[in-house]
Amino acid sequence: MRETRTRFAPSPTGYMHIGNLRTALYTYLIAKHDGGKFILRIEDTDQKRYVEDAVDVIYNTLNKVGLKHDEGPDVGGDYGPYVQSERRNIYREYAEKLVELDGAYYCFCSRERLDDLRQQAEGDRITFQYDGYCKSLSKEEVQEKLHAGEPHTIRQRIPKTGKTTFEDAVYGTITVENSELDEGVLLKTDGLPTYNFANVVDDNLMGITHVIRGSEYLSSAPKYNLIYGAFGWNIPTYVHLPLIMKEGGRKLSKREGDASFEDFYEKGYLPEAIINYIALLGWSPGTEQEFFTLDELVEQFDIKGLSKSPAVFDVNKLRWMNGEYIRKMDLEDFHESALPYYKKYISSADVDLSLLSKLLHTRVDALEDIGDHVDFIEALPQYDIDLFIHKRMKTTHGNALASLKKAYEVLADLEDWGDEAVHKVLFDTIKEMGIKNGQMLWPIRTALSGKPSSPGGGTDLLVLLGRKESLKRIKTGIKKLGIIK
RNA sequence: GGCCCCUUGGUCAAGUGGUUAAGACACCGCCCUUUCACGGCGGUAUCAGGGGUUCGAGUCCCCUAGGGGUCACCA
Repeated sequence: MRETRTRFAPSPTGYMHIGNLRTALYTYLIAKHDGGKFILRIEDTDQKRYVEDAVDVIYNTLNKVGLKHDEGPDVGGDYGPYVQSERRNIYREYAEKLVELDGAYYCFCSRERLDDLRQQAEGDRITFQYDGYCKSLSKEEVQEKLHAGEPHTIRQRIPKTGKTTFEDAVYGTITVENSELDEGVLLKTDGLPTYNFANVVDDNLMGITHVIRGSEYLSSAPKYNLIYGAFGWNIPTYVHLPLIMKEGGRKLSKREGDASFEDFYEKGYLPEAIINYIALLGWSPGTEQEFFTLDELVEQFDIKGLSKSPAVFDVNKLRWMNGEYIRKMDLEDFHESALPYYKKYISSADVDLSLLSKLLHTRVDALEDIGDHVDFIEALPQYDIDLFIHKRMKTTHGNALASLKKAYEVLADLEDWGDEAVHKVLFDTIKEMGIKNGQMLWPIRTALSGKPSSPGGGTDLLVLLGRKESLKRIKTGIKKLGIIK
């Protein structure tokens, strides 16, 4: 039995969105589950769409998520080159061979003629298909034009009658009428192949056993089969993947600014969480397990678990899962990850960042959330005194003021500002005053944060902000409340 | 519009002729509580519709409807 070889073949046209990444993931998993090889091939046959740094984005992304390729432009391999623009001679050679095999023919039609044809078809409200004009050219005529250096393409020759059938591992048997198939361009005027041709030639030459790609290729797959057939090549196992849709119900696209891996990464989503989440978008292990490491996915992935219907990308669930990953981190690791965000939002305030991390650890789903949680630290926000009123805490303007005054009094004298000492003096005072915990702590929390919610209660914030800042803010609260008295 | 594919709750989904139709996110409620979050417990909510086949259908067949994909010298 042949070794399983799969390939991820992106075109370097910009960022990698979630759909591409998932295709890469499944492609990797299928190879690795079988102990096979995962190959990276760059499909840059369209110079017009080429984006300078896009190849690096691909390397970086795969690297970050841990999808290590066995062969590729940067790591080499026995089937190179792995960049299609470096293989142009190969395609020409095979395209000409296909002409000889009667699977293709030269076409000298101008763009103008094709545009006219297309317009006419549109006017007649029928699907455009090339009319086969150049098929009637004799061998001599073709030779003559070639010698004269006329610009030309090579088109696939497709029988007008009959049907073509192919097997897909996910979608089963699919059959189409040959008459539905357009005789598309295989080799462009610039000498480079179109995707339709390049993928077939390369997949064959590179010994690819499983062709994994989005289901948008489902309807053109029969054409590829015809090419394999004309060459007499082995047809690979096709694995077409259901598309990932955005909430409105359209497929994810970079154009419309949809979810790219980079975006999420920059917002503080963990690569492992992203991988875990997208692994489950269109695939189910059939068990109730929902948290997977990459290795576990490799172990458990099975084509049988792939779904046929499109899946909607739910940011909400990604957020939750990312939060779960964050909560599972060691506190020290979380602290390390959070540090850059602290730097961004807290520059002058002198606070214990380790303590802050402890408070934030269960409150953050994506690292970018940190910003909203710490915005009160550097400067007390403006707030309305009605914030002191909390029904369940049983607080009013009046008792909040009393609590704050008393708190100020006892705290001002406190030597030790440690967590335990602060806690003790406050709770002793609460006991002494005979009030509910919340009646003391809610006003403090509110005065210190100026926000309806904060990453910690009264004592937490006191310790976090330190004696000087805390007392200052309590005083501010007293002043605010004093006015209405 | 032609062709291809798809259709279990708002979302991800299990299910392969006989189940009280799992589980997760979200949502709601309760508990915990020093706000929020975390955590714990519970709840609302799904087989697109119509015909068959069958003792029996979410599961098989047909039709309808809806959705998606594709119709480039882009991939």
